[in-house]
Amino acid sequence: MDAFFASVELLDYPELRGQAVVVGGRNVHLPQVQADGSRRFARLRDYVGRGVVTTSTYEARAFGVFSGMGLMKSAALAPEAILLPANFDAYRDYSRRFKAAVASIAPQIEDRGIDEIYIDLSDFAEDSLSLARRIKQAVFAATGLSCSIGITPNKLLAKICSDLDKPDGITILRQDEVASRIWPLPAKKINGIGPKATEKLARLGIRSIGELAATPVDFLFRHFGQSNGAWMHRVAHGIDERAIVTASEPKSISRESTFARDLHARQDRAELSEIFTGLCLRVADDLKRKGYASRTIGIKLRYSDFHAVTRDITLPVGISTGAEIRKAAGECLKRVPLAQKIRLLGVRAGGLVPLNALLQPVAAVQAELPF
DNA sequence: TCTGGGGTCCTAGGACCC
DNA sequence: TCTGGGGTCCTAGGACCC
Repeated sequence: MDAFFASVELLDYPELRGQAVVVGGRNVHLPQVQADGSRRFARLRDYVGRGVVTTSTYEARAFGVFSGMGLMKSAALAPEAILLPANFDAYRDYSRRFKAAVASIAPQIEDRGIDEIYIDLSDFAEDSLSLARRIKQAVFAATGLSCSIGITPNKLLAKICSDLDKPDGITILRQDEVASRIWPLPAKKINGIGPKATEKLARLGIRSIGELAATPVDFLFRHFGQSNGAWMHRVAHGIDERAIVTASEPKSISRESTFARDLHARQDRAELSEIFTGLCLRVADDLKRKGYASRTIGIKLRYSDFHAVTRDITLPVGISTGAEIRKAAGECLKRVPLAQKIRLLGVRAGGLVPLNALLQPVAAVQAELPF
């Protein structure tokens, strides 16, 4: 989906179309309706706090304002940009709508988060361009939103191509076009090559995907390890055999919070304790709602210098109540240094055990056994 | 003007077992 | 006396993605 959160907001505020708009922040107030019926919006320059950009419109991106950037920094680049608070319930609703619209045409869908999917179109005889147009029309009819599509032989190339003609684009690529159309792109366009790998590649004199493809695989082994080096070599040649994964179970559920100001374990004990318990209760609530117990409870702290540590503990049996989680997380907390001030606290439940599996009748379990 | 929140996957060392 | 080769589980950290 194109600039998904911002585009959903523009459905409510059509007068902002064409403007630099940013979604994000905390305690950002909703637009105020004036006496004349017009709406007064918050501006980026008025923001104070630790929030980041969640999504920016293409007009805001032209100022250099992108997802993940601190709002204070963004304000220096685009002080007049409109700032809207995030409304995740609405985004989840539109997410369900666009996915249902696609599923009505092609049901083999892999969920890649709130605004992205892979679709297996292998069995469609229809030509790619008309298929892409049909999917885009279905998405627009269901949401009023535009998306960008890449149709290619595999997921790796589809991900790259979906980004080549944003917004509202269609890119179709055959395997024999990898050299001409993919090799000129920077290596970081590959899903899985992030900031660290990009930096390391650059130090080795490798910037484009083509340069990566031309690098002897032995050289990649030496610098990135056997597994990672082999993977880099394959993806640079446009090779990706991964199937579409249409169903999956969650591996972990977590909640975390960055404080408005850094807190100290002693001076701010009561406040921290309340936040900590609150996080445990939210995790418990999430577990209950989704129907899981957890065998591994973990915590995360981020100190004022931004350095983060984690601790976890594995229990003999799965737990799910707030009190149990609070107790296990409390044990983890004892093993962490608390001299420095803290800016973030998180609680995580891993080792998830589906509760419906526990409630499964014995006969049903036996039916799955080979004998 | 310092950097959100929710995830997944990988690595690596140590404990422990056969 | 100086020592194997598998394997799994647990823990911590880090890269990366949406």
